[in-house]
Formats: sequence, C-alpha cells, structure tokens
Amino acid sequence: MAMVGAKLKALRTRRGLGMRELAARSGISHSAISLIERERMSPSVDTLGAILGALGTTMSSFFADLESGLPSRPFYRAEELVEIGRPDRISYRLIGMDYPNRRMLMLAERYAPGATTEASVAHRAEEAGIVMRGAVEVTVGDRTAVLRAGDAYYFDSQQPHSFRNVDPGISEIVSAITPPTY
Amino acid sequence: MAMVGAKLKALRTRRGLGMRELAARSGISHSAISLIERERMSPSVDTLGAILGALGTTMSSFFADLESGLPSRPFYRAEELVEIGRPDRISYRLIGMDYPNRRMLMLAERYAPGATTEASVAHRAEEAGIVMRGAVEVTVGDRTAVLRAGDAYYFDSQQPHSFRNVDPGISEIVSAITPPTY
DNA sequence: CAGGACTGTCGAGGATAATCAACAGGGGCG
DNA sequence: CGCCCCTGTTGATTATCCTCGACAGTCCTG
Repeated sequence: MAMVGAKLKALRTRRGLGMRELAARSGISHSAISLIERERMSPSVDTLGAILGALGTTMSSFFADLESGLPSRPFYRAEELVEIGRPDRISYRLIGMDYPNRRMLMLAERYAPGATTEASVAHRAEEAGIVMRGAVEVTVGDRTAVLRAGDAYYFDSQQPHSFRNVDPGISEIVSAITPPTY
Repeated sequence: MAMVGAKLKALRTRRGLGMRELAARSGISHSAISLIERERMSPSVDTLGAILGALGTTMSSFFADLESGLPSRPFYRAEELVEIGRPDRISYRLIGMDYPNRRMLMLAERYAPGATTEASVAHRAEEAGIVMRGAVEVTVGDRTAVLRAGDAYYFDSQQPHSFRNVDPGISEIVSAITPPTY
C-alpha cells in the first residue's frame, strides 16, 4: 500500500493544514500522522478513516485515486489468470487482475461435479454469463432453469440467486458482473 | 468503518474459502481474519490490502461498495457545510459531505487577503469554477489571469496550477472538480 | 463409534500501531 | 537579538494488532 503517506500529505497540505490541526479535527495524534505520512507505519482502517473524514474524503475516493492508472497490459495468458476460488469446488479465475480501478468483474468459472454457490448478500449489480460446457442449474428469485453449452443468463444481483452444477462432469461458465461488488 | 468484517466474510464465503485457506493465500493469520470478520479489531491498511489481494479485490472496489448507497438528503444549509480548510487563510466548505460515493467535489471557497494555494501534485482531473466576489489571480501552466466576480475557469488539473487572492478583502469562488481526486 | 479433516473461536505472547511529551528548526516581530 | 508561535520529528510508554498454538464443533469415512 505504498503511496498512502504521500497522498495523505498532499491532501493535508493542499488544505493548508498542519499536522496538529488535522490531528485535532480527526482525533488522531499528530505523531501518528507524521509516521503515516513518512510510510513508517501502516494505519488501521479506523485510523485512516478518521483522518480522511476530517479531510472531507472517503476511503473509496482515496484508494480509487491511489489505485488509478492504466493497466500494465491488455492481454492475459490462460495460465496467468489468478485463482480466487478453490479448484476442487468452484474455480474462479480472474481476467485482468492487474487492471487498477475496474468497473467490471469478468471471471472464467469452473464447477466441479455437484458444486453449489454459497448464499450471498443482496447487492445492487447486474450479472450476466454464458455456459460453455456441462450443465448448470441457475436459480434467480423463484425461477430455476438448467443451462447447457450456449445458454446464457442476465439478471439483477439484488434478487437472491445461486448456481449448481448438475452435470456429472465439470461445467464451465464465463461471467461478468458490474459494478464489481464481488 | 463498520461493516468491513461482514463484507469481508461475504467475499470469502462466496468463494468457498475457509479462514485458513484465505490466511495461507494472503499471508495473514487465520485468527486475525477471524477477529476482523467479527469486527473485534480494525486491520491495518497493509493487512486488509493483503487479504483483499488474495480475494482478487482492491481497496477502492471494496470501499466503493461499502460506502455506496443513496445520500441521506438532497439539501444542505449554509451553516451545515463542512469546513475542510482553514478559515483564517483559505476556507473550503464541502457541499454534499454525506454523499457516499461521489464522482465530483463541489466547494464553496473563501480566500483571506493574500492567501495562496499550496503547490499540488499532478492528478488527472478537470477543474472548473467561477469567482463570486473579490479578485483571484489564477495560474495554469504558463498563463496567469486575474479573475473578478463573474469570471470563470476550466482546466485540466494535470497542469500545474495555483490560486492567489489579490483583493484587499475576501475573495470567494465556487468550484467543482471531477473525479474527486482532492 | 473412532479417526481424520475440516470448520471457526479463543488465550498468551511478541510485534507494531498510536499516544504523550519533549525536542529542534524556521520565520515574524518587538 | 530574543521571544513567540508555528512547523515537523523523535523517544518512551501504552494500547492494539497480529501470530501461534490449543480448543471445540461439524461432517465425512472406515
């Protein structure tokens, strides 16, 4: 999380505030601010949140700016895709893992026989995908359908939804979610 | 920073990962993950960053989702505007301070006589404003102009820029910056 | 039912974040 | 100059994060 200190200092000085003044407004000690700005310690989420609050910022704005920039490259080899699931059940391989400030989550999914997704909290997003191999039972709200190669889906993530592999072998889906509230 | 734990747990379980598995991938101990998920401690930025990385997420995505939602209200009284500058030099009063995931920063600025902005790092953004009162010398790149009531500006923030109050009294500007890399 | 592999929680310790109180370096002003 | 008020840095102490290992519960398998 490099650059946190430099960015914080830029924010503070731009407002013409001293460390002590910012400390008083945020409830964090001025020495802590000094150490954070010089990258000599990594603040807790609570601490950083308090400081950003006094500067009129939020965590998301702060890190959105920090992590912004163009991706390092446009192409990703199959072997490079980062695994964020578990291959023995449901493998989720992330496309464009080093794209800094993504607006979309694209995944190559691979379901082991019988694998089922966990119940998820409702979130405002749109989710679409297409089955590439096998057979997947998709439930959205009160509707259920078995999708096979070539079949697709598109729904609002706010509705309760789940996926279950009903093929005796492996099933594969390519999916996209936006915004990436994954 | 409430909800961090719940959101983290949702992310982990959705991928079918146990605490120990996530601990191994992130390099953070499973007990720390347990404590964080139950909101019994506030992780450091480094720690949370490591965990999110193993889940294929970034800080900005994580907090963007966490802080999302509709604003509590559409109207803000003059007295309510939050001060993020210093009234004796340059006062910056934030409009819509509780708008959760803003794409824009709008400020009511008030310059004391002789006040000057600090040098700022280059950032990719657009900045516009209009002078309401007094006289402000605005420098953008190699150009300088003195703007008075009714005069306005619009420039790319990547160019070095600064503001200086050249009025014997107080000068006022209403400005907007997007995205809010402030 | 016993054994194993998994789940998450808990307690004691060491590592680190955060605080408080000094300290040192500018300017400005009488 | 000598004093004041500001700036940010540093050392010693306390509080908190973080780790390691132990513990208890669940589920599957022999």
